[in-house]
Amino acid sequence: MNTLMNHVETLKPVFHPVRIAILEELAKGVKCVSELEEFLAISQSNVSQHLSALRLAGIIDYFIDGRLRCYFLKNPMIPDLLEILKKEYPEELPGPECCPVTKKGTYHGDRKK
Amino acid sequence: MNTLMNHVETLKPVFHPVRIAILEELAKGVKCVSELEEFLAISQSNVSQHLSALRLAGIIDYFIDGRLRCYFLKNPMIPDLLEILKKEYPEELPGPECCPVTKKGTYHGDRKK
DNA sequence: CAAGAATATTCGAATATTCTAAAATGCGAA
DNA sequence: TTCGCATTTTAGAATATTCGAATATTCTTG
Repeated sequence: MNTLMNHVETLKPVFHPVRIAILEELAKGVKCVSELEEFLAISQSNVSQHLSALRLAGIIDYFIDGRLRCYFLKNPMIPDLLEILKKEYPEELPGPECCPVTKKGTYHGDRKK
Repeated sequence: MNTLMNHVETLKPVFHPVRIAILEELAKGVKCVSELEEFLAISQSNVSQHLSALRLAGIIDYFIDGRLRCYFLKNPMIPDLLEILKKEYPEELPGPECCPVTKKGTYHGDRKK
């Protein structure tokens, strides 16, 4: 049940610009390889390699339709992840209470002085 | 304002077990390096290297308190990301309408037959 | 100032990732 | 069958990441 670190392993290969672009497309619906190739501006073999990596991680899957390979999203974290990536965030989180940022004091931990 | 790919670049270095563990700790509050070192079971220099990488990416920052470096979360995506990583998800997203999974038909795209 | 604590930096080896080019596979049509 | 399309696989070079070991830095206290 160490689900957190499993999720980390799973998502690690998705943090690549091309792979994110692929996932964004697939979030809109099923796409076959040559459609993705058109959309992305990279070689077909490279597209295939990225798809393969994503599939190995269980992020996507495909079904075969004639000579087409139709890829679709499989991992349920992906839509949530894409949402975060597209969201607007403030520059920074508010600083901690006890720090120069807020001028409110010094560290409260238990290290030696 | 292609904020999406910037976010991808930013988050790329966080997908490492040790770094996630660090971020989980920092999500609870400010921590200094030796506290993190205790918690994680790795060398001080390695902790420091991970902290440095996270800081370079703008994920965390620190303030100095005597000889302690007190690290804290800075990037506002992190809490949302940790939430996803800790969430329970169903095994798979529902398959697409037009595929063997749902037995509902074949690909609707416009590739050659 | 010297010593020690807390932390950072540098270097190098091991490993992993990514891309290009080339060759291989599988399917459908003629 | 044979051909051509859609896609994958393989191989290898270029690059990036990660980690341990050694060393350096910075601050505090005596």
